[in-house]
Amino acid sequence: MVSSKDVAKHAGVSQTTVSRVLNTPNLVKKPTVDKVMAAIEELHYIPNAHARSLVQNKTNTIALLSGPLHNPFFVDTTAAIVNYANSKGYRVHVQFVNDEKLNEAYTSVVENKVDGVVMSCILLDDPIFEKFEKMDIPFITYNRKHINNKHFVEIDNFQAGILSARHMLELGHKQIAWIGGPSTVSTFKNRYDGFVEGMNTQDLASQYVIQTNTSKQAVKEAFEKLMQLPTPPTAICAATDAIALQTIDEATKAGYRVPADISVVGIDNVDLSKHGSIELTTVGSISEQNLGFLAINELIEMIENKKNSCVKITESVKVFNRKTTKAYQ
Amino acid sequence: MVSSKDVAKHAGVSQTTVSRVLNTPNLVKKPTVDKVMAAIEELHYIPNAHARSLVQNKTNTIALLSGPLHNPFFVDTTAAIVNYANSKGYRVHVQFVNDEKLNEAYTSVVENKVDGVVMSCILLDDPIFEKFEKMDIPFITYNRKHINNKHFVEIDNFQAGILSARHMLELGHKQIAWIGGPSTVSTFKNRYDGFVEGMNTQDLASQYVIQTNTSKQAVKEAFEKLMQLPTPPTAICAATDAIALQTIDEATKAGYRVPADISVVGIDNVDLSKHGSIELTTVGSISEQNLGFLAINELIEMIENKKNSCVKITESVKVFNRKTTKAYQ
DNA sequence: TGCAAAAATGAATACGTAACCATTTTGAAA
DNA sequence: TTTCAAAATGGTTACGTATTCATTTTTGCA
Repeated sequence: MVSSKDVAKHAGVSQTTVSRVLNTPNLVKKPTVDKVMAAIEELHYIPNAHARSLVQNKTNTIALLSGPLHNPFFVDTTAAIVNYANSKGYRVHVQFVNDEKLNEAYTSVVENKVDGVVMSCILLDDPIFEKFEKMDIPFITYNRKHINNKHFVEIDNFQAGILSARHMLELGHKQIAWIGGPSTVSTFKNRYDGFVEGMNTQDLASQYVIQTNTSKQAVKEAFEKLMQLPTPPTAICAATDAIALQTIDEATKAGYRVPADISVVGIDNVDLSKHGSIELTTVGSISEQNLGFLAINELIEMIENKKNSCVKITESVKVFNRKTTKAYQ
Repeated sequence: MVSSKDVAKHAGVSQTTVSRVLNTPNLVKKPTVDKVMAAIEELHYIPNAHARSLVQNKTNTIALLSGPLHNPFFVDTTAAIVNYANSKGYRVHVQFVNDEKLNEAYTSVVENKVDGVVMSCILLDDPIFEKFEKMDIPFITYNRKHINNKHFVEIDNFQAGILSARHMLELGHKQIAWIGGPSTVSTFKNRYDGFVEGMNTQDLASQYVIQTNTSKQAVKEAFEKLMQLPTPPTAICAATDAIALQTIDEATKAGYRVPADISVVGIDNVDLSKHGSIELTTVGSISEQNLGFLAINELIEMIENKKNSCVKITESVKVFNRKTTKAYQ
């Protein structure tokens, strides 16, 4: 492999000068720059990023610890994060992490001395949070947050839960179900709390509330359980668009029509929800930019300006009224 | 930052021994191992991957140059590639590349001395191919290929085009349109050639054939152009599921019903096509595993076993008959 | 023309690890 | 015990770059 020493020899200068040509060319005489650049071209020299990282203690690399891509929310955010980071000159280590594997992800992050971490997959009181905090590397969470988080970007999950419930109530539904996820996750906890707040007490029944692990299988079972009830729900509030879409998939395949037989509303307003074949009614951020984009923006700001102040962004939400809910009759 | 020298000092051994404890512990006496491990624990030492890469000339990193995630095909393949690579101990640099930015991607790959490259975004006769080839790093393409490719994984695109055309013919359609992409891309070229092969000459009319750049806007315009024809098509064969889904989205929003008013078939059989609200009829691989998975498997094989023989995998295809096509009447 | 200041260049070193080679310690056979 | 091979450990170096400090060359001005 061709190194800066090879270039130096070829151009008849020192390795130091080669380095200067690439980093501080204004300190080098024009003819020397030309000589060196010619050698670089000729030898197809490209600097070794690892050697540079070693001496500069800066890698131009960001770690993205995302949720799984079968959740369309993470499709949107991953695309936004990777593209923005790349446009700013950062490479992105992507991992699709489940809660158990967070420790491996942590090791990988430290080993590779990334300049920053943007992550979603963390529990409200995950003990690993402290390790990330102590790393002394800028990091930010999006969507989910930890109780002690100083840097996060989220939507107003509590309000989203309220709007979800109210939407169904306003449509005249009485049997309104909730399919959510574990309350160890900030998103699910706050959205559910909002849902409870938004419901009328007489309409809120425990048999209509199901906490799943958000897997395809679990959502399927949740839906079946609900529909086997003596008086099955006429409306389902899903904690996320991913759950809503799973639910609609199951419902459709079980012969129900959405929204004729059952109304479904999600939360997140993922891109896919706008598709003409889906037209998912959902609650989502008022802002055009997705949470991943906001998070990577803040993270790069933190990295480059070394600012250490808290970043706590909570986006306002509204209902996007599309075609998976209708009035109860 | 805590280095192996710090650990060595703390444990009262040499740095060499610390390195051995981590890499070849069987060469170290048990009590010494324990002493060193204790020091590692105590200091929270994690080796610096860049320093290791520098001396070993191996980074345990793979570069993924994928197409954009708004194409569901790349959602499936990205998930498969990242997850499998991680499970094998490789980190993955992800980039969503368009054809113009391939040069930047190349530089990034060389700078970072990745162990291998898995990519989709290449043109049939892209001159950059030679540079990748000369890199002397294992690399493999999936989906698309270059004319000189020695390592690729694809579906039988020609046969897919044939099956797509035949499917519509068998349903009795006469006005059958093609919405594809630029023929500078192997996938589009071969699928279109297959489509032509599968059609009856009297049913193949040039006004029904449109090459787009596969952008949302371009597909929209293509669909509108087709439907403004004196005798608009009753069936559309889309070169990819992404185009098919875009087409259906446009059609739905323009007031057409699919398949009642117009039949649409895709190619790729992406996961999303199975969704109950979509049920896209499509042509796809007989095998369960997606192309990304096959590619990353082969790539890691190439990296670890240094095998250099050609890998040219072309998966057989079949029609997945779902609900976006129906008989012409 | 001479001289100081500025500009340009080079030599040596550090970053943190693995690997190579040298040295010491151990243990088993004679 | 003595001997010697095997096991265990340590000292030194290389990887490729940026940086620090030293040296040489050039420039501007008296």
